[in-house]
Amino acid sequence: MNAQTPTGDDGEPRKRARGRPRKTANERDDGNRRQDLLRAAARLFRQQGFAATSTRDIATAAGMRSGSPFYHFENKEALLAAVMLEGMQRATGRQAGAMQAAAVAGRALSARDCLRVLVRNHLEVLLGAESDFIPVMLYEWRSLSEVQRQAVNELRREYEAVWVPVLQALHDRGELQGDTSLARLMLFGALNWAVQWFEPGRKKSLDDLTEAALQLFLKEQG
Amino acid sequence: MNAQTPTGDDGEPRKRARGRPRKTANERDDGNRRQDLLRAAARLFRQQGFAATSTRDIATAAGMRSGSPFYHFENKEALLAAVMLEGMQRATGRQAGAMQAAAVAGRALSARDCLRVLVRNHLEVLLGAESDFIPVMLYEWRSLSEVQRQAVNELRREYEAVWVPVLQALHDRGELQGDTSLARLMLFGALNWAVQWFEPGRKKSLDDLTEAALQLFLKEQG
DNA sequence: CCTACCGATCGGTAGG
DNA sequence: CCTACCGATCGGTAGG
Repeated sequence: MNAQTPTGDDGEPRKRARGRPRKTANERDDGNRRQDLLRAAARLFRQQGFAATSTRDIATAAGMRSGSPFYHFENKEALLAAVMLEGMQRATGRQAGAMQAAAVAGRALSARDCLRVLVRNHLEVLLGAESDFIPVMLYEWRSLSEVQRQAVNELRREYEAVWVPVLQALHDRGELQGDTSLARLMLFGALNWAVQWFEPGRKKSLDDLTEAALQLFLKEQG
Repeated sequence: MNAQTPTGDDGEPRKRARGRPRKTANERDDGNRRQDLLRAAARLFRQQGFAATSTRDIATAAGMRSGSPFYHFENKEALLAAVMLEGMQRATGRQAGAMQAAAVAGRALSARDCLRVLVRNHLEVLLGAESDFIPVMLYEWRSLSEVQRQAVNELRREYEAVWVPVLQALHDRGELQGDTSLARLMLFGALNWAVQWFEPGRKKSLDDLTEAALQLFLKEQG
């Protein structure tokens, strides 16, 4: 009954009778399935947490069988690390792009405008569409091994390093008071905490949050 | 070999030969063991997360066998809820005490001083000694059922309600700008995030953090 | 990437 | 509160 002739999409007989039909050359070998796994894992890790999510859940969400994720990732922990690294790479890329675009549009961006761009981009990465990766990184890092944690922290330092001169400039102009290092930590806290309460499309927009943060943290607004 | 005479601490023969010796009347029936379980659970839930902590871990940490926690709590989730409710009750009690003490010491506390008291108390509850309960509540609430979540949120609203008039007063005086509701969320974010980076006894004290927060969020400091 | 499977662990319970 | 236990689930693997 279920003994269909084992042929590929092109009608040629295949060597292996088991498994689902192979994709065409366009769709395979380019890591599509790996990306599907990453996306599914990010979503579930965010919703339920790392420990509460089974690799079977992830496999099902990606349309695979229970053992298949281990073809792409050595173990569950490596999948978590990959989610975080992917998230940080995207975030850093987006951040660099946003800064560059703003610098081109308006000549000689003020420190205040720089911070606005950074905050707005951070909120987008954190709360925008397709953004499960960074919340997972923020809230599940204790599930990583020490080695993987260091790799993630490397990218995180890189991401945060962009903020340092901006905050320093604001401090020099008297627009930001107190220890800039503590200010950075508290600013990130204020923003990252939005993961816990922000509801997309309800009352407050990301632009609203951006302006509120600037108004709250900076003095002498122009 | 291990057939010791089954007698209680008073030397009287006991009816049951199994289990460890009963405590004297002073030590039992007052919920000591339950408190031990709560403390152990709070510690482990904070360190490893709820899902990654087994009830066996908790039992061992409290000096019990694997089945014993279920004598005190209906299930693992009820233990989590109890940790959170205990934490919120302590926090609210401490907060009320701190506000009262400050009001008695200095007549007519300024809004700024009120906020200082609230922030300082919040940091103590969050980062001080014996403070695993509130971090667990902040970071593990998604593991609760809807009913339990509502019970916790009730206490949380009560706790946060104390802050509302203080922030409103600061806003009225121009010391706090923008939407006070967003300001409250961002302030809590800035403080709660310290759970992720604060290291007790290293560089920054809780007083340092308190002053930094006030300086960062308030305008026109006196 | 699927099938079939394993050993370990987990939350929870009956009975005392 | 302990003993002894159960069914379910989980991460992971061998072989194709």
